[in-house]
Amino acid sequence: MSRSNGSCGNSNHLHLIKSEQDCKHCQSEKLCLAFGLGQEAVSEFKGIIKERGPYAAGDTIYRQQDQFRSLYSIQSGSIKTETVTADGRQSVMGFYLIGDLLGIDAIGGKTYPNDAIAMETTWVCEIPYKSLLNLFSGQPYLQQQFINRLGGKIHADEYSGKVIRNESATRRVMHFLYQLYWHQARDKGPTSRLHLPMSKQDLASFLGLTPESFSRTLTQLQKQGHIEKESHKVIVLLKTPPSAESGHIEILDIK
Amino acid sequence: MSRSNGSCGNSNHLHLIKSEQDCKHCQSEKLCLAFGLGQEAVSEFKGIIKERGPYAAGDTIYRQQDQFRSLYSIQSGSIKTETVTADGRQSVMGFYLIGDLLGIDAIGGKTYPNDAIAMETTWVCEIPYKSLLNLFSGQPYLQQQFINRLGGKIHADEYSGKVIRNESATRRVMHFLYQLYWHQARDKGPTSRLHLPMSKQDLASFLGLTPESFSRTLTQLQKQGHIEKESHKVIVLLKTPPSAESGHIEILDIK
DNA sequence: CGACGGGTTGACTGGATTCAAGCCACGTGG
DNA sequence: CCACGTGGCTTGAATCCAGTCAACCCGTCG
Repeated sequence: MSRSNGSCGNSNHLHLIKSEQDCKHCQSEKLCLAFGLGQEAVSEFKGIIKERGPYAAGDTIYRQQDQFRSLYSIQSGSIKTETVTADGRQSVMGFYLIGDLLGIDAIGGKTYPNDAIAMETTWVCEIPYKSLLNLFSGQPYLQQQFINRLGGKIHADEYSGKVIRNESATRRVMHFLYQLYWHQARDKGPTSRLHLPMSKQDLASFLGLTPESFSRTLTQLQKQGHIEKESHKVIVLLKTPPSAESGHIEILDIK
Repeated sequence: MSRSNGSCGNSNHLHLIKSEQDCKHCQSEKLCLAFGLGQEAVSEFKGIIKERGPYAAGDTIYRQQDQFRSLYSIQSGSIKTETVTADGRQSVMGFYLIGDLLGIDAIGGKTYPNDAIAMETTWVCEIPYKSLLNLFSGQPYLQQQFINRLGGKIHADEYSGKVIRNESATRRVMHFLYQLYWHQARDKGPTSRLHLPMSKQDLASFLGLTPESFSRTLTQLQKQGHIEKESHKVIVLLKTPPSAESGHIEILDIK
């Protein structure tokens, strides 16, 4: 299947860059699990993590059925997870952007439930899961931050399930774009120019659409004046996005 | 809105049955968070929980926007969570059966993201969240069990999202029935007679279908010889369900 | 150059929705 | 007791949105 193996794409992914972690590729300090910890706690945390990269587009971070040992925090770049459907097609399960925590769907199991594949040049921060658990006894705040992440993910997944179940293709797409807008605004400030790191067919798959339907939907949204397809990977929002209170986005003006 | 207020359905739900918890309504010891803990740890755990019930069908356990303070483990009965869609309809977010942990989608937030409503006579075990967190420092095993639950839920949500996105109505329905089969087999042993605690319209909503489509799908499955509608609330599986390795169910013979 | 894959567009099909009517079990009140 | 109303569920006919199949465009790469 597909190409792989950039600088870091081998399956046992043991390519360690530096022994002392300076998080130099990290563009997401504020989104780090360790953010807000005391000096001592942070260095303890840094003691267990390993910076890994660069992964090139198409490289795998882990594969389905690999032993679950680590979580991965995304320092820069972006990653998709995907798995195979009953009829043998690939289905994109999720996109992970800067600051997101990858691999938490493996918690409680022995192996990862899907493949994780870089969508562009990507640096991650590997967090060995057992070591992380060991830190919790001495660091209740870190523990709580972590559990909050899990809760947030559960909430987000349920919510996106709701969107998929109830909304039309157009609204699903706009919903995704708005989410991307707010995510992007969080670390780079608000811009109406949205950079799409993923291919359109991956995005279609994630939204439960065929590539054809997705393409049509985009052109339709453009005709209606909601977006503009600036380039292959860039979409411009032409109207101010609705605010995202508690992650929920209300779309009113689109059918 | 709908009726409410059975014996325990008032919004502040402070109806405490006993001060010393004997878990006497619990049909799910093996599924309890505290299962496998030592004697001392269990009694510490029992010290923070409160048994609540009985809730009658239609009673609310908590409402959207209520302050998040507790999780609820289901001792007996069943609960649905639901919320309102963009166009003002109710959408069922999830079903919670014996042993399931309710309210975890509120973790990390201030309020519950949806309403929780009993679907039949139901007893729950209220677990004050902060107290639970406090136990973790002294009980790493309990902590781990809890975190494993969260991970399992994330995994399950992602997986059911995959089913909703990729599968036809028929397969979605069969998928749900098989899941119910395995869930039921877990505590009551395997039976092909499935008891549906929820109304068909709730089930339809949960599966992303209209009540009409859902009804048609059932009759279609019956004609094809996969199921039999025994009664209002009971469906019989006519073929041996596929096994559920790691929660994933492979449906092969249905279009 | 030609092959290839990602993406777009068109014509057609089909599965699920919509709108409408009817059925059935249940509770209520005369 | 029955008449009646109600809500959950089912069935039918028409509609529509997204899927399917096919052709085509275009940039990339061998």
